[in-house]
Amino acid sequence: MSAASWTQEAPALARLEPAARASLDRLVPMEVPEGAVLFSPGESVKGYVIVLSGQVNVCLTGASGREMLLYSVEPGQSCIQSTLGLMGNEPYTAEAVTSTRTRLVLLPKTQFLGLLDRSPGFRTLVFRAFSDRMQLVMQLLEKVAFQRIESRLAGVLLETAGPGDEVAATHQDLAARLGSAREVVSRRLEIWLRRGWVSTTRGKVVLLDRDALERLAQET
Amino acid sequence: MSAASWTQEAPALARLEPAARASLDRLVPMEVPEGAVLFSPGESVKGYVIVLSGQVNVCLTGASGREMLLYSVEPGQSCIQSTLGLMGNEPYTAEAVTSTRTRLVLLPKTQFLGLLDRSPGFRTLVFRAFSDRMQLVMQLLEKVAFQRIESRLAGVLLETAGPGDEVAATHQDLAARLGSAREVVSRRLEIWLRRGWVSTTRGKVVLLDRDALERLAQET
DNA sequence: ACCCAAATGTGACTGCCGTCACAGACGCCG
DNA sequence: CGGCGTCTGTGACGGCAGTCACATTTGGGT
Repeated sequence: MSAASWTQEAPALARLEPAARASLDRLVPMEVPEGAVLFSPGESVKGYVIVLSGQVNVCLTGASGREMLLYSVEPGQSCIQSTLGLMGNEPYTAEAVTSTRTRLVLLPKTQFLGLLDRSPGFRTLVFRAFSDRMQLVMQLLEKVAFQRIESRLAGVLLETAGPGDEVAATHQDLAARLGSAREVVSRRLEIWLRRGWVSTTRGKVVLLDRDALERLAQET
Repeated sequence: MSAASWTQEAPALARLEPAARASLDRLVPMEVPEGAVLFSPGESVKGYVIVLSGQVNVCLTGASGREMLLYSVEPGQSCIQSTLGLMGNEPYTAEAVTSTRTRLVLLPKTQFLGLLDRSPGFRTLVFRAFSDRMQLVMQLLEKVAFQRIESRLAGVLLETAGPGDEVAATHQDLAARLGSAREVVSRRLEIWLRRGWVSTTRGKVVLLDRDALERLAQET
């Protein structure tokens, strides 16, 4: 709400040097609706994205239109994808779409680079974000390369489960997350349903036996 | 050879600020034999690795011992993997092995962080290396998720081909690069052999029809 | 209460890929 | 020139996963 100092909203940013925070606070957060495309493959870079509230999904699109989630940017995090264009020179491979109404800050290239130069705190922030994403992406790669869909689905359910062990997602959503097809997810869930590991209703999956799913997810 | 100033050997480093170069030059490059394991999954971090000559392969190992190459670190490049541990705190997922006798510099954590703080040039360097790797890994992920082994094999052959369009690698090597099995590679090559796209001898593949392979590699 | 779009259930099928199991073939090294 | 380890050719097979084509259900909207 208060446009005065949005950096206070993000815990990670609140600990920055005053000068850096002041610099950031001069920017005005923007609201984007659900489903907004922040960038798509091959596009040029607008700036460094910091998410204040909402969620941004970064995903790859493959042949036949199948999609796969690379990672989500949660409030307080930044979208590393944008950095690639700012540092290296190559365009994006991925696409970023807001999954809900989202409030975010777009940090222009020059200011971004300036802060990197002058603010050790900002530097650490960006670096850490970068490392974490890299780590995540590599773990994902490992799973995609060596795990069965079954295991990965179990993992996704466990990760996504909110309070009450509920996952609010359609089979299609889950499939998109895995880079797989809807039917595959449906069938798997059906099997687990019969085993009493989950229960399903339209647009929702409830985890009944976390242990069983965890065992599956661990599976080599 | 001259231990005096190894930073001159690496073009990227030669352009650093004198102070940063001096700091780096105090380190002594080390020689490691072929097959040396620089780090393995779960290990703690020794430092930031800069390769002067030779080659380091960073790869994932999956169930049943199948391996997949993440990327190779060539002379003048640095191993980002090490940064993950320096910035974030999580241990490695991957394993790094020298594929030939390799000369490299191991930059201790404190010095690494110090340089990051004080040398804009070094910062840029690290950042760029980071971005590039990230980009590469994501492209790899896309391929692994959406491309057929066939296409990826074609791609690997084209990338790896040296002068004379020759690839010096056994089928096993190629399979390890793809995270696949030897027989799969053998069969694919055999088909291409019959089509006159490649010719093969023990430990070597010669590309006869780059266009055909490129078409395959492009294939969604 | 009704309607319709979206979500889900299911059968049938295809094909790639990984695995096991050998049989040759090659080439280096004594 | 012999032998042995490494590399390569091949057959057989199993199974997961992706695709197509529908039928069916569901729940929100009016």
